[in-house]
Amino acid sequence: MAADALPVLACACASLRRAARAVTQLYEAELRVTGLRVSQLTLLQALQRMGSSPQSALGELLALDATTLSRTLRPLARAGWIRATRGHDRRETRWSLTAAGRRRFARARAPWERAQARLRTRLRPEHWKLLVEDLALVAGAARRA
Amino acid sequence: MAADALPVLACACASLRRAARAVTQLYEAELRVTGLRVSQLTLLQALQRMGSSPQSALGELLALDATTLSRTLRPLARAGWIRATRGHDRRETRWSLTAAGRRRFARARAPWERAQARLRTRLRPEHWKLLVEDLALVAGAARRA
DNA sequence: AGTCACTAGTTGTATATACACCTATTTGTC
DNA sequence: GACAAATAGGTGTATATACAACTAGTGACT
Repeated sequence: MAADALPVLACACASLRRAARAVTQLYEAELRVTGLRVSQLTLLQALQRMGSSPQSALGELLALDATTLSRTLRPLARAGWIRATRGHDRRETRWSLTAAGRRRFARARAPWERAQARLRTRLRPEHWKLLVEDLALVAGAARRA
Repeated sequence: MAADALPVLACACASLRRAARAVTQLYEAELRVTGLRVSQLTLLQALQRMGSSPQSALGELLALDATTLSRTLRPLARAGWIRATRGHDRRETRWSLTAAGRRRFARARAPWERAQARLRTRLRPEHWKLLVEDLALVAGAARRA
Protein backbone atom coordinates (compact mmCIF):
# COMPACT_ATOMS: atom_id res chain seq x y z
CA MET A 1 0.00 0.00 0.00
CA ALA A 2 2.75 2.45 0.88
CA ALA A 3 4.21 1.55 -2.51
CA ASP A 4 1.39 3.60 -4.03
CA ALA A 5 2.39 6.77 -2.22
CA LEU A 6 3.71 9.77 -4.09
CA PRO A 7 7.08 11.10 -2.90
CA VAL A 8 6.95 13.19 0.26
CA LEU A 9 7.29 16.93 -0.37
CA ALA A 10 9.08 19.19 2.09
CA CYS A 11 6.47 21.92 1.79
CA ALA A 12 3.30 21.41 3.83
CA CYS A 13 1.38 23.73 1.53
CA ALA A 14 2.46 21.88 -1.60
CA SER A 15 1.58 18.56 0.06
CA LEU A 16 -1.90 19.77 0.88
CA ARG A 17 -2.51 21.25 -2.52
CA ARG A 18 -1.33 18.12 -4.29
CA ALA A 19 -3.60 15.92 -2.19
CA ALA A 20 -6.50 18.32 -2.73
CA ARG A 21 -5.98 18.16 -6.50
CA ALA A 22 -5.81 14.37 -6.57
CA VAL A 23 -8.85 13.89 -4.35
CA THR A 24 -10.85 16.57 -6.14
CA GLN A 25 -10.34 14.78 -9.43
CA LEU A 26 -11.68 11.57 -7.94
CA TYR A 27 -14.78 13.28 -6.53
CA GLU A 28 -15.44 15.29 -9.69
CA ALA A 29 -15.41 12.09 -11.69
CA GLU A 30 -18.07 10.49 -9.48
CA LEU A 31 -20.16 13.66 -9.29
CA ARG A 32 -20.18 14.20 -13.04
CA VAL A 33 -23.49 12.35 -13.43
CA THR A 34 -25.14 14.76 -10.99
CA GLY A 35 -24.23 17.91 -12.88
CA LEU A 36 -22.80 19.33 -9.66
CA ARG A 37 -19.21 20.42 -9.13
CA VAL A 38 -17.49 19.60 -5.85
CA SER A 39 -17.60 23.27 -4.90
CA GLN A 40 -21.35 23.37 -5.45
CA LEU A 41 -22.11 20.20 -3.54
CA THR A 42 -19.97 21.46 -0.68
CA LEU A 43 -22.13 24.56 -0.44
CA LEU A 44 -25.35 22.55 -0.52
CA GLN A 45 -23.96 20.33 2.24
CA ALA A 46 -23.08 23.38 4.30
CA LEU A 47 -26.56 24.85 3.88
CA GLN A 48 -28.22 21.54 4.66
CA ARG A 49 -26.24 21.49 7.86
CA MET A 50 -26.59 25.10 8.90
CA GLY A 51 -30.13 25.74 7.80
CA SER A 52 -30.63 29.38 6.87
CA SER A 53 -27.36 31.16 7.37
CA PRO A 54 -25.69 34.46 6.51
CA GLN A 55 -23.35 34.46 3.57
CA SER A 56 -20.44 35.44 5.79
CA ALA A 57 -21.01 32.43 8.06
CA LEU A 58 -20.75 30.11 5.06
CA GLY A 59 -17.48 31.76 4.16
CA GLU A 60 -16.09 31.21 7.63
CA LEU A 61 -17.19 27.59 7.81
CA LEU A 62 -15.53 26.80 4.50
CA ALA A 63 -12.56 29.19 4.78
CA LEU A 64 -13.73 30.68 1.51
CA ASP A 65 -12.93 34.23 0.54
CA ALA A 66 -16.06 36.39 0.35
CA THR A 67 -15.59 37.12 -3.32
CA THR A 68 -15.15 33.47 -4.22
CA LEU A 69 -18.23 32.59 -2.26
CA SER A 70 -20.24 35.32 -3.89
CA ARG A 71 -19.49 33.97 -7.35
CA THR A 72 -20.02 30.35 -6.42
CA LEU A 73 -23.43 31.04 -4.90
CA ARG A 74 -24.75 32.86 -7.93
CA PRO A 75 -25.20 29.85 -10.25
CA LEU A 76 -26.84 27.87 -7.43
CA ALA A 77 -29.38 30.65 -6.99
CA ARG A 78 -29.92 30.90 -10.75
CA ALA A 79 -30.58 27.15 -10.84
CA GLY A 80 -33.19 27.61 -8.12
CA TRP A 81 -31.48 25.38 -5.57
CA ILE A 82 -30.94 28.08 -2.97
CA ARG A 83 -32.86 31.22 -2.03
CA ALA A 84 -31.71 34.51 -0.52
CA THR A 85 -33.53 36.40 2.17
CA ARG A 86 -32.63 39.68 3.79
CA GLY A 87 -32.06 39.96 7.54
CA HIS A 88 -32.79 42.78 9.94
CA ASP A 89 -29.38 44.07 9.01
CA ARG A 90 -30.05 44.88 5.41
CA ARG A 91 -26.45 44.44 4.38
CA GLU A 92 -26.75 40.79 5.24
CA THR A 93 -27.88 38.03 2.84
CA ARG A 94 -29.14 34.80 4.35
CA TRP A 95 -29.23 31.66 2.22
CA SER A 96 -31.29 28.51 2.51
CA LEU A 97 -31.99 25.45 0.39
CA THR A 98 -35.16 25.39 -1.70
CA ALA A 99 -37.22 22.23 -2.18
CA ALA A 100 -35.51 21.79 -5.56
CA GLY A 101 -32.15 22.23 -3.84
CA ARG A 102 -32.97 19.54 -1.30
CA ARG A 103 -33.99 17.18 -4.09
CA ARG A 104 -30.81 17.88 -5.98
CA PHE A 105 -28.80 17.32 -2.85
CA ALA A 106 -30.56 14.01 -2.22
CA ARG A 107 -29.87 12.83 -5.76
CA ALA A 108 -26.18 13.60 -5.34
CA ARG A 109 -25.93 11.54 -2.19
CA ALA A 110 -25.18 8.15 -3.76
CA PRO A 111 -22.45 9.40 -6.13
CA TRP A 112 -20.89 11.36 -3.29
CA GLU A 113 -20.85 8.28 -1.08
CA ARG A 114 -19.29 6.28 -3.90
CA ALA A 115 -16.49 8.83 -4.03
CA GLN A 116 -16.06 8.73 -0.27
CA ALA A 117 -15.98 4.93 -0.32
CA ARG A 118 -13.60 4.77 -3.25
CA LEU A 119 -11.08 6.88 -1.40
CA ARG A 120 -11.70 5.40 2.01
CA THR A 121 -11.15 1.81 0.97
CA ARG A 122 -7.78 2.86 -0.36
CA LEU A 123 -6.69 4.33 2.96
CA ARG A 124 -5.87 2.98 6.34
CA PRO A 125 -8.55 3.96 8.88
CA GLU A 126 -6.33 6.50 10.64
CA HIS A 127 -5.90 8.36 7.38
CA TRP A 128 -9.59 8.91 7.05
CA LYS A 129 -9.59 10.49 10.47
CA LEU A 130 -6.70 12.64 9.35
CA LEU A 131 -8.73 13.90 6.46
CA VAL A 132 -11.95 14.74 8.20
CA GLU A 133 -10.82 15.57 11.73
CA ASP A 134 -7.22 16.63 11.81
CA LEU A 135 -7.55 18.79 8.72
CA ALA A 136 -10.26 20.74 10.54
CA LEU A 137 -7.59 21.56 13.11
CA VAL A 138 -5.06 22.42 10.44
CA ALA A 139 -7.49 24.70 8.64
CA GLY A 140 -8.34 26.47 11.88
CA ALA A 141 -4.68 26.83 12.81
CA ALA A 142 -3.77 28.29 9.42
CA ARG A 143 -6.65 30.74 9.61
CA ARG A 144 -5.54 32.09 12.95
CA ALA A 145 -1.78 31.86 12.44
CA MET B 1 -5.71 24.67 20.76
CA ALA B 2 -8.56 22.43 19.65
CA ALA B 3 -10.80 25.40 20.37
CA ASP B 4 -9.33 27.00 17.25
CA ALA B 5 -10.47 24.20 14.98
CA LEU B 6 -13.10 24.76 12.33
CA PRO B 7 -16.11 22.42 12.44
CA VAL B 8 -15.48 18.95 11.04
CA LEU B 9 -16.97 18.41 7.58
CA ALA B 10 -18.36 15.05 6.54
CA CYS B 11 -16.81 15.25 3.08
CA ALA B 12 -13.14 14.33 2.87
CA CYS B 13 -12.76 16.29 -0.32
CA ALA B 14 -14.29 19.44 1.16
CA SER B 15 -12.08 19.05 4.24
CA LEU B 16 -8.96 18.85 2.13
CA ARG B 17 -9.92 21.75 -0.08
CA ARG B 18 -10.77 23.95 2.89
CA ALA B 19 -7.43 23.20 4.56
CA ALA B 20 -5.61 23.79 1.29
CA ARG B 21 -7.30 27.18 0.90
CA ALA B 22 -6.49 28.25 4.45
CA VAL B 23 -2.88 27.11 4.30
CA THR B 24 -2.35 28.54 0.83
CA GLN B 25 -3.45 31.95 2.05
CA LEU B 26 -0.90 31.80 4.84
CA TYR B 27 1.93 30.84 2.49
CA GLU B 28 0.96 33.36 -0.17
CA ALA B 29 1.10 36.10 2.45
CA GLU B 30 4.66 35.18 3.45
CA LEU B 31 5.79 34.68 -0.15
CA ARG B 32 4.43 37.99 -1.34
CA VAL B 33 7.79 39.72 -0.78
CA THR B 34 9.46 37.23 -3.12
CA GLY B 35 7.20 37.88 -6.08
CA LEU B 36 6.59 34.13 -6.33
CA ARG B 37 3.23 32.40 -6.04
CA VAL B 38 2.98 29.16 -4.11
CA SER B 39 2.45 27.28 -7.37
CA GLN B 40 5.64 28.74 -8.80
CA LEU B 41 7.78 28.05 -5.77
CA THR B 42 6.47 24.49 -5.70
CA LEU B 43 7.69 23.98 -9.25
CA LEU B 44 11.11 25.45 -8.47
CA GLN B 45 11.34 23.15 -5.44
CA ALA B 46 10.45 20.16 -7.60
CA LEU B 47 13.08 21.04 -10.18
CA GLN B 48 15.71 21.68 -7.53
CA ARG B 49 14.98 18.21 -6.23
CA MET B 50 14.71 16.34 -9.49
CA GLY B 51 17.37 18.10 -11.47
CA SER B 52 16.58 18.07 -15.19
CA SER B 53 13.31 16.25 -15.66
CA PRO B 54 10.65 15.71 -18.31
CA GLN B 55 7.56 17.83 -18.06
CA SER B 56 5.39 14.76 -17.60
CA ALA B 57 7.47 13.64 -14.60
CA LEU B 58 6.83 16.98 -12.93
CA GLY B 59 3.13 16.50 -13.51
CA GLU B 60 3.18 13.09 -11.90
CA LEU B 61 5.18 14.22 -8.89
CA LEU B 62 2.78 17.06 -8.21
CA ALA B 63 -0.44 15.37 -9.37
CA LEU B 64 -0.85 18.29 -11.74
CA ASP B 65 -2.83 17.99 -14.93
CA ALA B 66 -0.62 18.38 -18.00
CA THR B 67 -2.48 21.47 -19.17
CA THR B 68 -2.20 23.20 -15.82
CA LEU B 69 1.48 22.42 -15.69
CA SER B 70 2.03 23.70 -19.19
CA ARG B 71 0.56 27.08 -18.33
CA THR B 72 2.30 27.35 -14.97
CA LEU B 73 5.71 26.63 -16.49
CA ARG B 74 5.43 29.29 -19.15
CA PRO B 75 5.84 32.38 -16.94
CA LEU B 76 8.78 30.74 -15.15
CA ALA B 77 10.51 30.23 -18.50
CA ARG B 78 9.68 33.77 -19.59
CA ALA B 79 11.23 35.07 -16.37
CA GLY B 80 14.37 33.09 -17.16
CA TRP B 81 14.24 30.91 -14.05
CA ILE B 82 13.92 27.62 -15.90
CA ARG B 83 15.16 26.38 -19.26
CA ALA B 84 13.77 23.78 -21.66
CA THR B 85 15.83 21.24 -23.52
CA ARG B 86 14.69 18.62 -25.96
CA GLY B 87 15.33 14.92 -25.36
CA HIS B 88 16.05 12.15 -27.80
CA ASP B 89 12.33 11.74 -28.04
CA ARG B 90 11.56 15.08 -29.61
CA ARG B 91 8.07 15.21 -28.22
CA GLU B 92 9.56 15.46 -24.76
CA THR B 93 10.49 18.71 -23.01
CA ARG B 94 12.98 18.52 -20.16
CA TRP B 95 13.16 21.39 -17.68
CA SER B 96 15.95 22.52 -15.40
CA LEU B 97 16.67 25.52 -13.19
CA THR B 98 18.87 28.29 -14.57
CA ALA B 99 21.39 30.15 -12.42
CA ALA B 100 18.84 32.94 -12.07
CA GLY B 101 16.28 30.36 -11.04
CA ARG B 102 18.54 28.98 -8.35
CA ARG B 103 19.14 32.49 -7.04
CA ARG B 104 15.44 33.21 -6.97
CA PHE B 105 14.80 29.95 -5.21
CA ALA B 106 17.48 30.76 -2.61
CA ARG B 107 15.97 34.18 -1.95
CA ALA B 108 12.57 32.62 -1.34
CA ARG B 109 13.92 30.22 1.23
CA ALA B 110 13.61 32.42 4.31
CA PRO B 111 10.00 33.55 3.63
CA TRP B 112 9.04 29.96 2.85
CA GLU B 113 10.54 28.78 6.12
CA ARG B 114 8.71 31.53 7.97
CA ALA B 115 5.45 30.21 6.52
CA GLN B 116 6.34 26.65 7.45
CA ALA B 117 7.24 27.73 10.99
CA ARG B 118 4.14 29.87 11.39
CA LEU B 119 1.93 26.90 10.59
CA ARG B 120 4.02 24.35 12.40
CA THR B 121 4.10 26.17 15.70
CA ARG B 122 0.33 26.23 15.61
CA LEU B 123 0.08 22.46 15.26
CA ARG B 124 0.85 19.53 17.45
CA PRO B 125 3.96 17.71 16.20
CA GLU B 126 2.03 14.71 14.92
CA HIS B 127 -0.05 16.95 12.70
CA TRP B 128 2.99 18.13 10.83
CA LYS B 129 3.88 14.57 10.02
CA LEU B 130 0.32 14.02 8.86
CA LEU B 131 0.62 16.92 6.49
CA VAL B 132 3.88 16.04 4.84
CA GLU B 133 3.91 12.26 5.06
CA ASP B 134 0.40 10.93 5.27
CA LEU B 135 -0.93 13.31 2.65
CA ALA B 136 1.60 11.79 0.25
CA LEU B 137 -0.18 8.49 0.84
CA VAL B 138 -3.59 10.08 0.41
CA ALA B 139 -2.60 11.73 -2.83
CA GLY B 140 -1.21 8.47 -4.16
CA ALA B 141 -4.31 6.57 -3.10
CA ALA B 142 -6.64 9.05 -4.77
CA ARG B 143 -4.62 8.94 -7.96
CA ARG B 144 -4.88 5.20 -8.24
CA ALA B 145 -8.40 4.77 -6.84
C1' DA C 1 7.33 2.60 -46.90
C1' DG C 2 2.41 2.81 -44.93
C1' DT C 3 -0.43 3.15 -41.31
C1' DC C 4 -2.37 2.75 -36.90
C1' DA C 5 -2.15 3.06 -31.96
C1' DC C 6 0.22 5.47 -28.46
C1' DT C 7 2.41 9.30 -26.05
C1' DA C 8 4.01 14.47 -25.00
C1' DG C 9 2.54 18.65 -24.97
C1' DT C 10 -0.67 22.80 -26.37
C1' DT C 11 -5.14 25.50 -27.26
C1' DG C 12 -10.00 26.60 -26.33
C1' DT C 13 -13.06 26.96 -22.80
C1' DA C 14 -15.04 26.81 -18.16
C1' DT C 15 -14.79 26.98 -13.28
C1' DA C 16 -12.11 28.10 -8.72
C1' DT C 17 -9.77 31.25 -6.06
C1' DA C 18 -8.45 35.59 -4.06
C1' DC C 19 -6.62 40.59 -3.80
C1' DA C 20 -7.63 45.55 -4.36
C1' DC C 21 -11.10 48.40 -4.43
C1' DC C 22 -15.93 49.83 -4.42
C1' DT C 23 -20.98 50.70 -2.43
C1' DA C 24 -24.45 50.29 1.02
C1' DT C 25 -25.52 49.82 5.60
C1' DT C 26 -24.77 49.74 10.49
C1' DT C 27 -22.80 51.25 14.80
C1' DG C 28 -20.26 53.94 18.13
C1' DT C 29 -19.09 58.56 19.74
C1' DC C 30 -19.66 63.11 20.25
C1' DG D 1 -28.61 63.87 14.84
C1' DA D 2 -23.86 64.00 12.48
C1' DC D 3 -20.19 61.58 11.15
C1' DA D 4 -16.15 58.43 11.34
C1' DA D 5 -15.10 53.51 11.76
C1' DA D 6 -16.50 49.06 10.93
C1' DT D 7 -19.01 45.45 8.36
C1' DA D 8 -21.56 42.78 4.34
C1' DG D 9 -21.31 42.05 0.00
C1' DG D 10 -20.10 42.93 -5.12
C1' DT D 11 -16.79 44.24 -9.44
C1' DG D 12 -12.53 44.28 -11.88
C1' DT D 13 -8.66 41.67 -12.60
C1' DA D 14 -5.23 37.95 -12.23
C1' DT D 15 -3.87 33.31 -11.40
C1' DA D 16 -5.07 28.07 -10.69
C1' DT D 17 -7.13 24.15 -12.34
C1' DA D 18 -8.74 20.74 -15.58
C1' DC D 19 -11.62 18.56 -19.55
C1' DA D 20 -12.13 18.08 -24.59
C1' DA D 21 -10.01 18.32 -28.58
C1' DC D 22 -5.96 19.12 -31.14
C1' DT D 23 -0.87 18.68 -33.26
C1' DA D 24 3.25 16.35 -33.57
C1' DG D 25 6.41 12.71 -32.80
C1' DT D 26 7.24 7.55 -31.78
C1' DG D 27 6.95 2.79 -32.43
C1' DA D 28 5.10 -1.55 -33.97
C1' DC D 29 3.25 -4.39 -37.41
C1' DT D 30 2.61 -5.31 -42.05
